[in-house]
Amino acid sequence: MPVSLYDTLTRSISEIRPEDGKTLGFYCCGPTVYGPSHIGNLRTFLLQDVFRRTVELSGLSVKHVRNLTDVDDKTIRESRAKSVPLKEFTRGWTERFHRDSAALNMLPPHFEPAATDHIKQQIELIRCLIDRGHAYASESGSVYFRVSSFGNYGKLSRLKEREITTDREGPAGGEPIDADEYERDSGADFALWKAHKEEDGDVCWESPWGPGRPGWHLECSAMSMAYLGQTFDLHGGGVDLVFPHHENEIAQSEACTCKPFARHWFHCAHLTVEGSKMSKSLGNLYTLDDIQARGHGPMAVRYVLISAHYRQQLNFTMDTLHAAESALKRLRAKADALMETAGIDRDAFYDAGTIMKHAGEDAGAFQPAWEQLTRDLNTPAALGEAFRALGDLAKNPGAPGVAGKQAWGFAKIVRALGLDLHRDREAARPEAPEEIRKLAEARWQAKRDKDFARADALRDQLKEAGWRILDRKDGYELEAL
RNA sequence: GGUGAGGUAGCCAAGUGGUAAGGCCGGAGUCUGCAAAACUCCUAUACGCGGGUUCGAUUCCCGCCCUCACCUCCA
Repeated sequence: MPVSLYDTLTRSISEIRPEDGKTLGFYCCGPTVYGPSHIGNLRTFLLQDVFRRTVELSGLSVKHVRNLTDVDDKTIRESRAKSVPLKEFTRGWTERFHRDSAALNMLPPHFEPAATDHIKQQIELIRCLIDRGHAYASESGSVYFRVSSFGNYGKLSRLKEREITTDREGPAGGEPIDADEYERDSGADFALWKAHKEEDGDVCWESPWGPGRPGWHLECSAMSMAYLGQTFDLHGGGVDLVFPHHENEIAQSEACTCKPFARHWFHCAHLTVEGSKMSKSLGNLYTLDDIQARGHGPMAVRYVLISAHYRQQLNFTMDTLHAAESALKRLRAKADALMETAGIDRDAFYDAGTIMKHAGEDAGAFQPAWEQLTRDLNTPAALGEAFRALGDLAKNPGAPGVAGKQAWGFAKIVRALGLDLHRDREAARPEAPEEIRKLAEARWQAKRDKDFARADALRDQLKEAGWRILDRKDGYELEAL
């Protein structure tokens, strides 16, 4: 079954097929590694991950490339502020990003090229653009792309419709004029190469135009083409990147190759937190660690982030996080039940290879959920259909012979959504402190002695301290509230 | 100011020209010393306002109100 997406370029939903019929070339604009990712960043990567999983389950393979922006104003500024070499600084944040990605159960991309490892390719691209008359070097040694030389400029972001001027009159009030403003032929022209400046410190590479560093947009053009070819299937990122980043990528790339750059564009809406934009001043720029510190598992975060359609602004709240925890618990229990009746063990349920063997089959009761995913990646509808199927199955399990089909159908959906239902339970459970455990032990003893008044009092005491007692047959468990 | 998205039950969130998925919350039952947890079942006369088109609109058109986002290095 073909997978479709809303293509920003054509503003319509279209089937995403690999041009070569087998492997989908998928490039994603990755993080700038100068600090921890917040949940907004992560949502984009997460939906790209769900998309990739869905395509793979549909029977195609994906070549997933996601870059690391490890040189720009921010990385340079922050690393210098900390007196740490750029490479070392960005390595630390890259590791952190990898940790967060793994915690959220994202599949690692097949290639994760860093901008600083591809300076050569970027310089070649600039040279090509200068040769073809699309770029010019300034006296200071910067190189700019001449926007007026590229007729198709603005086709992705619909510049005319959006009335963004390319002469930098911009919004009311105007933007602060850059120091290098005067050396550009037009305000719309953007930097391909930035001549070295005092504040760049030792961050600097040699080039035919003098020492400096690549411009931001350039790295994605150079690396996407290096790994996926001059024309590739799909390019994705957050909506904010439509303009100018992706527009500029198209201009640079197509001006040089005279071939179409990305065939389709996949953009993810931003999220708000408690009803407003995330910002440092509002203090609502949550990182994964922030949320874990509040006692929520990464899988609940994943659930929340895919619980709205990718083109829809998602309002992230602590309430929805609670809702996600509860929903996940139920899904886990349902999964266990399905595995049990079908005689499938947990390892198999999550094993990619095993799931792939069944992925071509009809997903049984979960077929509608699967179809929702293939239709413009409707993750919330897929979740709805999955719950509905689970409910139907509980009422009417059907013939014993079809249990396996149902279980594999569910496994396919769980795999596509990337929900590791069993992970948070074992991991990331805060350990009860010593005094809490003592109280719990005393309460258990009181209960066994049938001193229920004392047992209940202790239970209340624990509750006030933020812990809940879960009585079992032969013991109890503690759970943080 | 311009552009875009959106306003669906207490909260979150799909969707449709023929009166509306799902999750959370809430309620009941089972269980339990009682609870909690878990499981099962149930619930709500929810589609911003005003017009129009239509046999019929939440879904199409127009106007209005409100919210959010974007408007050059921010996923």
